[in-house]
Amino acid sequence: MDLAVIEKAANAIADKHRLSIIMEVVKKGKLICGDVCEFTCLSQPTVSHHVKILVDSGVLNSSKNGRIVELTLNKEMMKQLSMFFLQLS
Amino acid sequence: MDLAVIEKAANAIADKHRLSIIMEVVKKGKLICGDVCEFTCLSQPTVSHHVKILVDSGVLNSSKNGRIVELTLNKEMMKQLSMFFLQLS
DNA sequence: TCCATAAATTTAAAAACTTCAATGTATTTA
DNA sequence: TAAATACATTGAAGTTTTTAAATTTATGGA
Repeated sequence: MDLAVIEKAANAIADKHRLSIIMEVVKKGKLICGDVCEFTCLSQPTVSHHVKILVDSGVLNSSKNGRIVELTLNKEMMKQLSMFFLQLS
Repeated sequence: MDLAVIEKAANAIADKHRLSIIMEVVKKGKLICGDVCEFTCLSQPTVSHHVKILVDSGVLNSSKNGRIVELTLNKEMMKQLSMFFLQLS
């Protein structure tokens, strides 16, 4: 397991707003960026910034449909994280 | 599962030096702060700072033997993290 | 008691992060 | 084609984090 991957994912998760975005994606299955602006009460550029960190780290997947970006959870990354911490426990 | 606990643990893990401290604790079973100064090449105050974050977050346990602080992994926290990510995967 | 050792705290500087207004880009629709 | 929509990027301000020198605290040994 690559520690740089763990570090980057942990960093993405280690923020109140980003963690709430993750949990909302889990709850709804998928989100668009506009949804995130609404339920976080953050500005659109700020949301764009946080979403970028989540996607770059591999925690969230994004796919563009026209001008809409759809966010989903990267379950493969969740599996990797789960296994990493399982090995340490 | 309390998200604030996850956020704090993720924050503790989301640093190159702190992650390497964790992995060294895993490897050796236990460490004292002085060991950490050596293998990280960080100053004693900096190590003290990082260790504090790791212990406060619940990622590491610490116990004081005289003037020596012994650090061990909090396996219960590792289990909690593993379960959290397992539920998301 | 006095000195050495282990770690914590204080303080300050530099780097990184968070945030949003303004602006830019791409795409859809009227 | 022009306007509207969804998101990205830039730039700047404020905040937090990282780091280490200097100092302090606590403990062990001579």
